[in-house]
Amino acid sequence: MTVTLADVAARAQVSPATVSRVLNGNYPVAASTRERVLRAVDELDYVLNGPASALAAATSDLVGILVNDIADPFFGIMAGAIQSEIGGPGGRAGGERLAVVCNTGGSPERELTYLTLLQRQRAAAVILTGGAIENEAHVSAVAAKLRKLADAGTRVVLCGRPPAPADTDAVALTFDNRGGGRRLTEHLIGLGHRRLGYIAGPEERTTTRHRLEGHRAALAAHGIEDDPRRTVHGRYDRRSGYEATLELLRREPDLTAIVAANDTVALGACAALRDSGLRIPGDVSVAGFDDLPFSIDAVPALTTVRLPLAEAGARAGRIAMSREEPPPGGIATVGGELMVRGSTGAPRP
Amino acid sequence: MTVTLADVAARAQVSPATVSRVLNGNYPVAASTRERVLRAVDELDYVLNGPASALAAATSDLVGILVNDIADPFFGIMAGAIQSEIGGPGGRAGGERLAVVCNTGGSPERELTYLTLLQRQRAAAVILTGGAIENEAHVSAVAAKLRKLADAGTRVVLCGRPPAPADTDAVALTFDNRGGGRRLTEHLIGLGHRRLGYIAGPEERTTTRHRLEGHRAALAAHGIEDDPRRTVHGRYDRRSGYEATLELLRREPDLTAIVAANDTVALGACAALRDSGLRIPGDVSVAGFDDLPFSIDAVPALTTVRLPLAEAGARAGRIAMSREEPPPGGIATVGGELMVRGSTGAPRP
DNA sequence: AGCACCGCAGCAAGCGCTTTCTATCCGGAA
DNA sequence: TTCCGGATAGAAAGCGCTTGCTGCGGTGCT
Repeated sequence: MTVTLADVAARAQVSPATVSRVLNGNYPVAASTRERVLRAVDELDYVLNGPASALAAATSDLVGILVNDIADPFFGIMAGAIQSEIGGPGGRAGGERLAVVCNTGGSPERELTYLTLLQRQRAAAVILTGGAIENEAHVSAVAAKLRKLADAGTRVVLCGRPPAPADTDAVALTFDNRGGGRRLTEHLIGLGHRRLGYIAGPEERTTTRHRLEGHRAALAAHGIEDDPRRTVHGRYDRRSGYEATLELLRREPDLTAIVAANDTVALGACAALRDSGLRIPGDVSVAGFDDLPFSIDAVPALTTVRLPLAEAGARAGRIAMSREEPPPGGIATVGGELMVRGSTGAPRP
Repeated sequence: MTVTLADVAARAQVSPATVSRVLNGNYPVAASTRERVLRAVDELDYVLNGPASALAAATSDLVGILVNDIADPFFGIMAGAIQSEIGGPGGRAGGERLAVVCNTGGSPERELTYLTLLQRQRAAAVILTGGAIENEAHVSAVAAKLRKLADAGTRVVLCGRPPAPADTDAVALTFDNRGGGRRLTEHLIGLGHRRLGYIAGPEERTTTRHRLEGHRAALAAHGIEDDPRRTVHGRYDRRSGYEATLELLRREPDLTAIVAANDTVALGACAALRDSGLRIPGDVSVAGFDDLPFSIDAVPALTTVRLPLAEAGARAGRIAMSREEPPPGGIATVGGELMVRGSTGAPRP
């Protein structure tokens, strides 16, 4: 029914071994033979059996990419960049790699499940993107998995994630969330703000914690008391930003600035502010994080911290494919750039 | 080195066959035996070898999802919904399916390449999302591939795509782009607009053509001449919307409304209008398409056509997993809902 | 008491490919 | 002319798993 290597071999009048070698191009085959084989492949419309090949060669050409939310451009941009780098040449049979994008939805269980599934597929590489969950049991479970993957020859790269334990052999490209958060808040303080609300992401996530720490560091550095009532936790989505803003306003109506965990949350905050009859930045300044494409289209355009998502993703992809040297020590920090735009201004006097 | 089925069998004192059956749960195994095997699996930390299993069983648990642009929430939302449906129960070994999200970038070649790669992996199902490319050679090449996939037992579902030739056996969930486009433009006409600009997507794509046809049908139905100078083609991104708007304004400064190919393009159009000193909708009304999450946060909020992306994706996923009956005839049309918001209003008199 | 059967476990034959090792053919060196 | 080595091609042994078929006790029936 389906065409196999043997069929091609028969038609080209060579042995299956030769066909395999032509297809993998890693063994000398006479040009004339090669051509004959290629013609047979073409005529028969032969497609290699991936699983069989993976089994025999003990490697596959799948690359796993774990993301927290595939509908979020933050991850989409990274995933796209990674994928564009892993497809290229540099491997077996045409060098085609298949990216497996796994949507964990932020759930620790699913993260682990996907890691197992990838291990089961004998993935060539695995790239974990976005913040990690901070839960001792889970962190060590993930570390154990990563170690196992590495043992099985799977290259592991973290993109936008804090480093894993060194013995996992995982390369980490970390975003400087702390530094970005700090610069952002300092920008606001420089503008004269003293009463700033902060809408944080979900607790137990490194990204959330680091950005918040940066914010607090800025406050502390300028002698501003950090009233815990000015911080609200929520999800990384618009709705959450909307509700958190209302809550913040209820608690402290005379806030002059709101810093959001990310751009999406900031957008929700803007909506809540507008619905409350407040002007941006006239009454309240708003700042986001990430600089997703839509942020510049907000009205007013969002002041935020630009993270080089695509660049980081591309680099992670290259490292995963061994087409670029890992950074020394296996860890590199990727900085963010403060983008000052219309949504922040001096507070009303 | 790595643990195999045989190791588990040895430890549980049963034959490999029994272990396999316990793991696949499709053959009667005595409870006590099952338990013993499961314990061994656990103690040995055994992970099934996917490729080997796929080879022997002639099926894999990979599901391919083709998208045009993974960084675009339009696709991200569908992909996420699909993935949440295919992970569930209903299959072998824990029912875990691995979603392979492939980013074609809108390139015909890559689309074909990915289809081949998926065929090579013997994917359990393949779901193609978004509009198709309208190029005779490519369409028939894709149809041929789909046919081959179907022959190999891969279920094929199109989500948000026009139906493929009937002999491909592909189930299609099509968006009513034409109807949505028509209603959107009729809304504008109803408001009193007579000079409407249209920013279309890339040529040779079904989505582009259908939306444009709907627009034109509305114009025709109301006796409005369709001046070709009022239509500009571009990509489905913000930048393109920005530039196209400037071009439209140059050609015809007194347009009173601009209909964009999608929300992202509409956002770019809004930015261009603002930069040109025009008010929305005071001077020019703007409408989008899709109703992506950020559209409601635009200022003013975008009038658009809401496409039930998540619902359609979920349904496609279920159909692909045979957990839902395909629609009669294998084709279903999914309608869009007109969302009238602040970006459209009556034209200045 | 004898027989058919059922429930459960094992045997063994692959699934389609890769790869080591071996065989062959050839040109040129001796 | 004989012999040796390089360049190619083939034979065959798996890779780790699934599954059709066989085998073996024990239950229920007559």
